[in-house]
Amino acid sequence: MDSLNSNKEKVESLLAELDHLQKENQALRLMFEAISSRYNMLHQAYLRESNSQLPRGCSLLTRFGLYDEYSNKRLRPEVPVVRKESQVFVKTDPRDKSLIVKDGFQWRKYGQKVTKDNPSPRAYFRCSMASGCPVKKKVQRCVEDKSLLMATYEGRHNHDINAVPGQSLSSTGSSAILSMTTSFPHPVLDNPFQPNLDLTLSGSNRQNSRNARSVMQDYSSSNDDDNNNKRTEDYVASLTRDPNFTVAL
DNA sequence: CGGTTTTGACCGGCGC
DNA sequence: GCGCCGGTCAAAACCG
Repeated sequence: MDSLNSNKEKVESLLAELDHLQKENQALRLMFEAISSRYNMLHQAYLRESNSQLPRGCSLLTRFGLYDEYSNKRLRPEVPVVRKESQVFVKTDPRDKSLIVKDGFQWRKYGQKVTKDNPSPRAYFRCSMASGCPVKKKVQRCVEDKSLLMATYEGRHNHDINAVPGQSLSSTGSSAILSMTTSFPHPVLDNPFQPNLDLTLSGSNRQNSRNARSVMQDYSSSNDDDNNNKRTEDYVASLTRDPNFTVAL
């Protein structure tokens, strides 16, 4: 009789564990689906934005400075085929209508336009931290997800970053970074936040700012172009492996 | 009062 | 040549 009760307890214990694992599996599956879905959405948005920045009539190969696909001729050297741009996605409150992305620099807004492919207005900013700084940025809400601000940076700062204390990469309403992409050909080195990128996170994730910053500095310490894409992937992977890092997908 | 934002006008590139 | 579109200019308004 004792052995019967013992076996019954074991079975109940195993059933409880099975139930727990099933719930965990379900939660993980839902999380994976959500992440996968959001990744696809962002990837498509990125591709659209990238293609929209290309001169019409140019294939993707022309981004690498090779040939014009229609004339089949080598492009003139003075044609700036490769643009030094980087893109940053910032999570924000969709009700917040401002197009402000705090990144440690001072910006002066010089224009705003409603573009054809996105009902949300696009704001144009110039860096005002130093006279003659050529860096510009465009900020627009992501068409698929209005809670995302998409900032496109162009050019290099001709001055050091003297970030205002407390200002980090964030929007006005929220401070969680959703995703960061950088453009061909120097995904890390051309990032305008370098060398003092501060990925300060909100709330309990604040401790990751040190981690993220040190990882980025480690990854940006080399000029090896061939490894930059891998470094970016490893960087993102290192963040997602960290149990304290919350990716707001 | 000086710096910033707003917003309509303007400009240049591109397709038809 | 014309129209469309994205990017920029610049005057007026706004703000600390």
